[in-house]
Amino acid sequence: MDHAAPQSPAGLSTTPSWLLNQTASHAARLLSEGFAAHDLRGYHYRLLATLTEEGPASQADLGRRCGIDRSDVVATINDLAGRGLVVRAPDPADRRRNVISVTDAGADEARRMGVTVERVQADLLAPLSTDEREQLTRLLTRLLRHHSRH
Amino acid sequence: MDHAAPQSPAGLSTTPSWLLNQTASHAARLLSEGFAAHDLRGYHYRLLATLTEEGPASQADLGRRCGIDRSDVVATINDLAGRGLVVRAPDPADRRRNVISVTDAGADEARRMGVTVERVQADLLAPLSTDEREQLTRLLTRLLRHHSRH
DNA sequence: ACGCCAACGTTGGTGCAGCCAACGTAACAC
DNA sequence: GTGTTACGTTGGCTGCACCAACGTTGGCGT
Repeated sequence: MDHAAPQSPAGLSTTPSWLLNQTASHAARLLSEGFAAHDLRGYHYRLLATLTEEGPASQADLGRRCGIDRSDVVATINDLAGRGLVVRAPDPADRRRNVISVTDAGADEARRMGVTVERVQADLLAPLSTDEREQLTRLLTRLLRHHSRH
Repeated sequence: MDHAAPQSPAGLSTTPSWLLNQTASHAARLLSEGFAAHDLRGYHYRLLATLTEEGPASQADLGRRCGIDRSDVVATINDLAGRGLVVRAPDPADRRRNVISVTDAGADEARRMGVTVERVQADLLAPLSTDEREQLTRLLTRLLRHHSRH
């Protein structure tokens, strides 16, 4: 018995930033639900995925690569380390740094979360053809790259 | 493929939900900065814009149309009313409802914020041609419409 | 060798957005 | 009349993004 909720007023619904915000919000919700099954959140996945892809790194490096603030990296790594998914070790070559490495359990979890993410992507992009998905990816990538050089 | 870009790991940077999240985040930041000049936030704009576009409405209706929770509508309308941008009046036809209307000052502010939003859109979409902007809008709209019927 | 500055990890705090539970009141269905 | 739904409101919680400050450490210029 849902009201035929006429979502989003005409003026807003044609605004790209509105569309971006809404779709991203939707994607984030789907991802969040998927991550909940792993009892983890977005930050955890970003760090874990980056570590498994690119190998051990310092916290500052991780933050830079994932777009996560250094202070938030600390808390998230604390959490991941507490679950035994990563290991924090001092860098012998630079005593300011910690070297973060994934454990075997962490690699497993990353793989499992990767599956979840794949499923969410498929769900999210269901109404789009392969060509259209590439179009979307290309357009968003160009926007990001343009704005990433502050 | 593995063109190791300094930003965002390869596996993530090809993930549509990641791209959506990052671009939306960027757009939100730009909008937030723009709104700051008006000493207002996103919720204020959504409600104000919806009201000026579609006329007076109840709070619950506004919330449904803007995708804002009822409780958040309360606080935002409180704020807007406190600034004299909207008026909250009891609905004589249904005493559960409040009818929210924009004042002249509110309409002015909405117009000014609209200009700000336009500027942000232009900034955001700068690297895209007119055709590409339409493509993006079309793709996002289809995604949203597909997922809006829950 | 020294001093200065930059980078690192860490603590603590801010703000916005989204969401949910609960309450009292009012409208509506039966 | 009774029960159910909708409304406005209060209060709270989570996630994401961001900032300021501090002590420690490394690197650099002189």
